[in-house]
Amino acid sequence: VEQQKNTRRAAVTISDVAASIGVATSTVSRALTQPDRVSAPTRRRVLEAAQLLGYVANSQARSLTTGRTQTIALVVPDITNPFFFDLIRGTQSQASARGYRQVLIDTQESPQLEAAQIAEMRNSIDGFLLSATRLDDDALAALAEHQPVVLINRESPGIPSVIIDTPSGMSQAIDHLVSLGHASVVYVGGPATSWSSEQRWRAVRESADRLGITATTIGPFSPTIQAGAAAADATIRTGATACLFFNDLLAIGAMRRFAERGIRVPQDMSVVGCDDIFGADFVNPPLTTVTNPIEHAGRVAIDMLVADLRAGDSALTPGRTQHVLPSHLTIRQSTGAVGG
Amino acid sequence: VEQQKNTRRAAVTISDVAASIGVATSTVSRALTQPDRVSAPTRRRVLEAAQLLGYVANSQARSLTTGRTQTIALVVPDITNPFFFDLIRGTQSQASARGYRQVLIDTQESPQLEAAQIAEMRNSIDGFLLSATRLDDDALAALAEHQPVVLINRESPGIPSVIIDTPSGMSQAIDHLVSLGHASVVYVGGPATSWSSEQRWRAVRESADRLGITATTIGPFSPTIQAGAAAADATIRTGATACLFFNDLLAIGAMRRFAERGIRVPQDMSVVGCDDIFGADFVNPPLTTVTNPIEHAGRVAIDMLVADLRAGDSALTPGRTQHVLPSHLTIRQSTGAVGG
DNA sequence: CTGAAAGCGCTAACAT
DNA sequence: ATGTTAGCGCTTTCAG
Repeated sequence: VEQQKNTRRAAVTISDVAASIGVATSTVSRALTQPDRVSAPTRRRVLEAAQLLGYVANSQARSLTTGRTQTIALVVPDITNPFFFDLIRGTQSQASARGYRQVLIDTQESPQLEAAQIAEMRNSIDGFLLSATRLDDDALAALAEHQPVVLINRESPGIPSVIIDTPSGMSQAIDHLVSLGHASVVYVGGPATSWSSEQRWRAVRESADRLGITATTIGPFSPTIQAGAAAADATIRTGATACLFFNDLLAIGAMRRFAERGIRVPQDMSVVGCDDIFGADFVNPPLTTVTNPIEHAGRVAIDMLVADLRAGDSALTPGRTQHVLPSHLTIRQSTGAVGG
Repeated sequence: VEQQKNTRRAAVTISDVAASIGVATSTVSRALTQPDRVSAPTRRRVLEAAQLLGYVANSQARSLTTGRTQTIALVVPDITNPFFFDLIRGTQSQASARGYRQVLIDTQESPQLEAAQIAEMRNSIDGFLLSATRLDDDALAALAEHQPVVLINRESPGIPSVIIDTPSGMSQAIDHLVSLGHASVVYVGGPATSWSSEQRWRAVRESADRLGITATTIGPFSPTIQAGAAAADATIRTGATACLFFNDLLAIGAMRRFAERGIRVPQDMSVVGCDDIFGADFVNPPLTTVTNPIEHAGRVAIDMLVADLRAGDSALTPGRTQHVLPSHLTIRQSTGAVGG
């Protein structure tokens, strides 16, 4: 009767360990979390007993007293997008290296859902990583007031962020296209609410102006392969000889559509992607794209957030910092001289 | 002095809500979690007050009393592998639909790390989803004794699992190759400890035997694009006219190597992948592959686990079930008639 | 139907 | 250096 059918057996607690060696629970707690606050022999005995009994700390109980959960939330607009997998990879490994768990929140591109989910999780999460957030500055400011937040690829006053300098990669792309003789390019924009898409278009426009070529923009488009077909058709209509896409997914989808319509890449149309996601190098033709250090951005963001969390502990002002990561153009075979 | 510098303001608790309308905390608790155990008017007042004060339940505190965390762990051997992206996508969305959070555990292909991480998290997790686990049957049995577990693509006595019937897809692939005139094929194996790789090779061998063609196997290889080059070279040495790979990553890496060595796909060599991951359709040439419903497997696995968890609540015996999901061959351009 | 009170496992003052 | 004690926020008997 003491062992229930279907239930995990009762976990061993700190008081089991304490009882087994005749010390107070607080001593066990200290031996485990602040080793230099107990004597060496005691520490050894506690550790041995804990090991022997198979003690594992109950993190809920710990959180309840400390107020910290050792959990970070990564908030992404669309878990379907391979871009975010590189990010998840980076944050996951760095979080785990820093002793934090990571939970994933998929907001499905909805600002409302994003706000609601964040609110709902706010007291089980030490801090939030917001990637390509669809929240506006006011909402972000309100959130950051109560929660440690780090933004990824989004700038907002007073909130720490890690930004990939994609505009610089975009400039390189324009230089590249101009050197190939292109005089009219089109930027195919991403989601209307995307801060990044704005930035990229601005970089394209400014570089084009500087070099004296024509740049226009079309969109918004959903940042997916599926949307690439419509984007391709719209691109063709502009008469441009080269196109730069908000991201690789759009570019890949567009290239497929170009092929269907008999438009040769790069002979008839040069195509530049953005991000350099998995697959960009083996699509046909291999995609010239702006390589973004996404995984690295994830690692840096975790480190910034962790630094903030620690600063919070010691009541220091968290650095309102911004990290900018370089981006560069990777030239493959989807771009070529104008007129082939 | 009442507002600390850098700290999120104290969250509103159940007793704030209770005090605000002059009821006991237990009443608030009931109104929130067992609505039919309070009178309608009380329920309404509680809900209104909670709404007004912005009350959000503290899930740690709740877990401490209930013993449930509403969190599921998805354990994968290598978060880098796009196969697991699809899985993560499926489990994430289904878990969230079922009211569970999901945390990701990356075991980096190490059985030791896998066991250690699972042990460490066991009392903050309601149940585990183990995908392509590297644990042996004994370890799995020991784990499943204390924790609800569902296996993905792995069979082990007495443990519920969701299996993709890849062998059937493999048979289809052999049929396909034989119909194209191939008489000698090679199966390029995955990791040595992979249960799936065993199954796939067996299916290849049996189908080949049945149809009277020669099948050999080489490996093990790491299931990555990088390992594909060595796999390609080893494949060439076998003299086979067609090769089937443990997964798409190996196949994609191998195709690249074939191209480098001037071996034309499919004229000189037919290539079959497995999984149909992101990119399989736009690699050059588009990859003939065994399409596995990975995302769907993730959803099913979550549902099985959740069913188990609920059964645990009511002390029912959890069904020791196994779900088998169909797999099929998707023919693209990487396979062709022997001799081109 | 509602309130009072105990306690989940742990940490953090406060004593000693 | 260690023990005692008081909670963290919530659910859950147990009374009424």
